[in-house]
Amino acid sequence: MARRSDHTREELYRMSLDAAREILRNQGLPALTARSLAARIGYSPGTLYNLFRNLDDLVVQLNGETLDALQAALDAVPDDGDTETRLWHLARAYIAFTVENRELWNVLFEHRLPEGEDVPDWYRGKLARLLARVEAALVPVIPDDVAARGRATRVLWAGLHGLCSLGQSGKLALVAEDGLDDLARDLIRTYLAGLPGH
Amino acid sequence: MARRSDHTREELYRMSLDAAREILRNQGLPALTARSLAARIGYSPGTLYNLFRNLDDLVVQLNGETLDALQAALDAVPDDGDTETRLWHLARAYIAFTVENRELWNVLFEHRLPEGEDVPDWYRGKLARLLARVEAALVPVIPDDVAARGRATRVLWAGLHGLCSLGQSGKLALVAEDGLDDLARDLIRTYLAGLPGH
DNA sequence: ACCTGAACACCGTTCAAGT
DNA sequence: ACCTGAACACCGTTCAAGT
Repeated sequence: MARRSDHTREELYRMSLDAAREILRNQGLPALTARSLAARIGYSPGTLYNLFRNLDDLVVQLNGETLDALQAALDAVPDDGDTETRLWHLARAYIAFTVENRELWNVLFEHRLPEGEDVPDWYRGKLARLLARVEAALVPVIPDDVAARGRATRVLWAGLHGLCSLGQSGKLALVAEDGLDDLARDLIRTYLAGLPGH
Repeated sequence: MARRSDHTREELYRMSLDAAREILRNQGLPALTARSLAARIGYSPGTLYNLFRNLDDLVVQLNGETLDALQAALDAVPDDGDTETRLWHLARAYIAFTVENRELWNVLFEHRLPEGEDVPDWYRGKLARLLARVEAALVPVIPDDVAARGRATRVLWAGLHGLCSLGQSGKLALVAEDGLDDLARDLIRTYLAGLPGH
């Protein structure tokens, strides 16, 4: 058998990531196998290893695109109102993203690389850019102390992450369904109120 | 072949969970297979299915014991000092637990049951008991409003979880190694300072 | 009643063979 | 140069056969 060149390398790459996303959305992570993915794009499993180092690499690439989509969702949030309002809008957009893209978001944070491997640099860059979006909203309330602003950014980001993570997996003993929104609002409001400049 | 009755059912159950814990500690989740586990306890894979419904069930049972160990770690924290000190000691114990039992803690929160299945009731009970430990420390600062105290408990718990989760997987762009402690302290201090009763 | 081990239907990954 | 599909070394789980 042989080269078919029905598609360019770039097209195959796109088809693979798009197919992977669809499988994740509809059937979850366990259904994402080399064979199911290959079948979906109409090629053999071996072809995937021409495009990606292995399945882990494919998931890392997919996570990169998920981070881009999350960034876009946060960038679509209007930058008006006071700090609490701006942070709240960001949080609401984040929560909405995790609900609408549940599987993708889970894979984003649950996927761990094999022992030795490290998160690639471009991946870290995307994370930093997301954090920067939150940090920007904190400038008015923490204008000078860069270290303190960095801490506040990470605390709020990790707090929101923890709420969504535990909330979605049913490990937070939430009372209502929209309890997540209430808790995120509580976190933002109370934390901001506790900052040194009151 | 046949019954050996070298061990009682209860002994086999214990041996299985202990062996699973050792495999997790030393080789991580991917190494925890029915065959490796069976070999470690000196029985055949089929025997595991006499003790557990399947591997998922085994992990859930193991997670139950991990929750117990976490509870014990938190219960060992002295209950003195003001609220901030008490919460800080709890947080430090929690962080220490996640560092010393990294794999076990990861499995605790990363393991997801298949689509239809739900977290068992006894599991929810253990989670509630952990939350209660945190909530108790908050009584002095939120003595009356039970709903608000419940929110504060969950926000702090989820915040700490998020910090440890992102911190350990290198997805928080931490500056130093002990940055986690600083962030946890920041969360507790600032959040408490922002509570209505100042 | 318990335990075995072969069997089934899968995996991820590699690579000789083909065009 | 690219793609295939068989092959290898694994999985989780079941179950007839044995004591």
